[in-house]
Amino acid sequence: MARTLIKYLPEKIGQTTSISGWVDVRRDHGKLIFIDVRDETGKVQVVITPKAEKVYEQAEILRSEWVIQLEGEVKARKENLINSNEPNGKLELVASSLTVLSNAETPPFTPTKDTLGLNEEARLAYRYIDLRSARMQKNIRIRSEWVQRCRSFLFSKGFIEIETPILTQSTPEGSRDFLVPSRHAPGNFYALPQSPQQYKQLLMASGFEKYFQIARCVRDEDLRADRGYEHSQLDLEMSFVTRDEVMDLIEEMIITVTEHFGKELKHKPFPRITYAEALHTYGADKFDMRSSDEKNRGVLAYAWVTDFPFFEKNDDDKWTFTHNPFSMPREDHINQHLKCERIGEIIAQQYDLVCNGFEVGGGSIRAHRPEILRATYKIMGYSDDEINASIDHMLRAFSYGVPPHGGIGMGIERGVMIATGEQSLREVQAFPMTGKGRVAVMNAPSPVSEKQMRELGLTLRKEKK
RNA sequence: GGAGCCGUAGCUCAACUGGUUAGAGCGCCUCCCUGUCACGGAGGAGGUUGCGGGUUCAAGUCCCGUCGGUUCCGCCA
Repeated sequence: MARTLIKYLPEKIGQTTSISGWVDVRRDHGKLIFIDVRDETGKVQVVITPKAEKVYEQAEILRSEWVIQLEGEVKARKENLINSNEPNGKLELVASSLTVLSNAETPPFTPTKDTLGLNEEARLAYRYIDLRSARMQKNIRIRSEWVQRCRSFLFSKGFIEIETPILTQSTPEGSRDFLVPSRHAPGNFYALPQSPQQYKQLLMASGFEKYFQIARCVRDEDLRADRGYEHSQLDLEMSFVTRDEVMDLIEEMIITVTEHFGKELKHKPFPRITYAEALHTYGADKFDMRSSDEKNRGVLAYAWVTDFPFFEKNDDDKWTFTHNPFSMPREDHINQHLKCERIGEIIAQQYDLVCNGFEVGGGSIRAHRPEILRATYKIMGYSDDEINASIDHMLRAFSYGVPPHGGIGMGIERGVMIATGEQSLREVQAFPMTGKGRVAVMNAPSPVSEKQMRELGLTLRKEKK
């Protein structure tokens, strides 16, 4: 018999059908047993009486979280038996047949209740149970639809989706790399991408004028509630654009997507303020503009921050970039940039998108003229040889004809976390890590065999006695 | 790298200034129950208080170390 999704049972009243799902709750009244069955679309009450002798015997041993299949008639409930708190409260399935597809140990916690207050070690270790809970189901589904709507929007604007490599080159600047040893070149390493930055710029040189991808980005820096080793980034780049054109497009996308989800936006259009104004007004380059009432209502307050200083001094008193070495200086600062003069005053064509106190995106117009990019590295103290070793491939690519271009990367988890009102990234990730980078549902990181180490040209560290 | 908080039953928590046999609710097990929907009733099982050491007549409680979780600073183009 064909399976009916529980959500669609109201259409089947008076008919015999089949449902499959988990035992959510069992209420055993002796001669009368109620089973609430849950599938990914909803819940329904199943009634089992001794009239269906075999089913009744089977139902007596059912426990929470067993996976079962049932056949029976979908009946409208009598007026006095209606449960108005449940979407399917006006009907029930009177079982005529029951198949146990999988029995279940007593779960360490019940996904029938919200799991938010529970011990995170248990939630992460038994993530597959945690994810059964209504809130986690909702968050993961919102994330999926969020991404899908961004995709649809970008396709409608003529973008093409292109995947870039996961095994790529380590870059000395920026954050710490995750490294992957090479078997064919022992002692050499790939790096996992911190972002698709360089590849997407090469795509601009390749004639793909509007690119995007949902890119996995990896950084080996300490974790926080709003930051993990891995995150997904909605990454895009466009040729022949100005800063405002990129910002306008992203703003339209955010408004389209968030309003679909019924979210209230504090400002439309988004305020655009300079870095200097942000520091003066809020004391920070990311800030929360909402009143306490708006916070309670879950309002989203987006704003753009622009005109960041290109460089700042690091601990060694050397100049380093504040956001992105591939950015273009403001037009009126290009001359001093090329001459490496008044470096602290140079403003980058950089824009950050902030929302409710979080940075949710950042991008820039890029330096597509090789001499500007070269000057950036010169300012940071690179010798000609060091520049070539680091970014020769970019300079070379830009020497064969590249359009002016710019783009942005937007953190997907962070955006969904804010939109769902969650306090932690982990609430919108299916399989998050612990704060020290352990994979809770699997044993990672873990040792590898001596054979694997040998193949990679790596030496096992000797155990200390 | 640094700081705070936390770790007691499967889960959530309690145990006053160190003092009987470490308790409760939920869950779990057994029995009873034909209209519940967090069903109800009766009974029961379940603990090396994260781990190691120390102080003390006596440690869940105090001290030291360690492991784990979490939050923040550093860090995160």
